[in-house]
Amino acid sequence: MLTSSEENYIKALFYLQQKASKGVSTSSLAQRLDTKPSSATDMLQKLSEKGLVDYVKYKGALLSTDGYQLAAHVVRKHRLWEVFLVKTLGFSWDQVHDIAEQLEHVHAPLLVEKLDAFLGHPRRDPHGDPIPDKNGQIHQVEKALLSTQQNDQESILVSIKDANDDFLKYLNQKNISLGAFIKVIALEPFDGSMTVEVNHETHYFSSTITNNLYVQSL
Amino acid sequence: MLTSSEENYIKALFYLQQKASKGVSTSSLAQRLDTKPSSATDMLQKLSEKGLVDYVKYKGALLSTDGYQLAAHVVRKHRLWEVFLVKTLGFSWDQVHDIAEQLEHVHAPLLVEKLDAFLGHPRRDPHGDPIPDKNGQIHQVEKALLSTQQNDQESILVSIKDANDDFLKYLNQKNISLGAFIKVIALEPFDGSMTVEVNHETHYFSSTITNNLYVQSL
DNA sequence: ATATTATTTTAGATGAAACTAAAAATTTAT
DNA sequence: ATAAATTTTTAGTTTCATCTAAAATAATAT
Ligand SMILES: [Mn+2]
Ligand SMILES: [Mn+2]
Ligand SMILES: [Mn+2]
Ligand SMILES: [Mn+2]
Repeated sequence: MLTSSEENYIKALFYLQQKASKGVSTSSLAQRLDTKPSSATDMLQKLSEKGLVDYVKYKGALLSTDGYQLAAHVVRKHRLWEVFLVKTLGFSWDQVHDIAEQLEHVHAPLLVEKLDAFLGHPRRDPHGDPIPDKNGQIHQVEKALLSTQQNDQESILVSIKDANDDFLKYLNQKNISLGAFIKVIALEPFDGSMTVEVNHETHYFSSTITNNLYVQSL
Repeated sequence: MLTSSEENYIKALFYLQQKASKGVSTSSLAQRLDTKPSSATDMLQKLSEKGLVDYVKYKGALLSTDGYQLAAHVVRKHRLWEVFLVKTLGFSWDQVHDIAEQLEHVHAPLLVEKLDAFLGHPRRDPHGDPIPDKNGQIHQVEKALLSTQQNDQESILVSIKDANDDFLKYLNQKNISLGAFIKVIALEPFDGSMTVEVNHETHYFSSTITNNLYVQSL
């Protein structure tokens, strides 16, 4: 069985290696986990010993098949617990990440399956991220950043790229949640900012915002 | 904030000091936590430093007011999670202890209160043990061991003294659960064994059994 | 191509939580 | 009241996860 720390590392690798097709660097791993590169090196060596990570000194690391499987399972737990916290206990989507960060480390296979069944086998978490199935399979959905949408394009908000609490609170304040109807009214090529209509209310979004919202075109 | 290990120790002290009115010995503490007396000594010194335990070398330990408060809160979490596992997720009462043993260490004050509300503020866990309230208060209920009951006495099963999984499975097998109607049919003074009627079925209980069942007389 | 800069790894240290073996204190038995 | 047995504490290790500082390697700039 993995320690919480090991699980946090493979989960971080899981996220980081999605974008970067090459090996994940020690520094990016350390940064994501809010620790030091030397600590990340130590852990990569250990995970490599255990066969969970393919790691070449100075070249970065990638999850092995086993490691990927385990990471997907931790992500599954994390996202199922987030659904539970929001749907069952009534937390708002900006309150659940840190709690799920702890709950994901509870080891009890039957618990995960019972929770999944109780929640009705949800396919996405409260931030629109897909929940890996029992076998670690992830069903990605077609989606695009709002920033890539053209004038007059209509779409539905399906997920948040970086669901940090501050951004989620910003959306709360503007009454914007997943499933919102979004229409691009005007595009400012100068700085990439946008005027949009969300559920028939007008908003002005900087490119930071539009680069953090995934939508599905209608 | 306490570590999981510290929480497990104060919880063990919480149980052990209920019966033993004098200081809890290092060896009993170690035995309960399946560890060595030397490890218990180390931890008692640390908890004493932190003001959670009143500890005198060679004389045993008792929780301080602060320590008792914290311990009661861990017990509260443990028992609330047990209720959740049984009532909400459909686990049986012999499957939940080890999982709750992990869940009790999740630190999120709001989570506990939301869980408590979702469950309808239960007062007892699946084994009949009282759930401490927000302030650590425990509402004990009048109860007696089945072994103390007289012939023809009628009672209701209210809790299990030592709710170990094997004993719970034994009760499952005999279809006995909390709330069962129990009537003493015959008492064998020789070895303390008993013939009883539980929900109108006859059973033969050794004194080990009757000393592990708490009932409320009718 | 070499020098400068940045990244990564190693070496050595710390604190938490456990252990074993030995010493000290307490309890029990003669 | 001593001696023997038991319990408890201390001393010294181990493993894990982190850190800082220094050395090694890789990337970048001149
Ligand atoms: Mn985590
Ligand atoms: Mn999420
Ligand atoms: Mn525990
Ligand atoms: Mn219980």
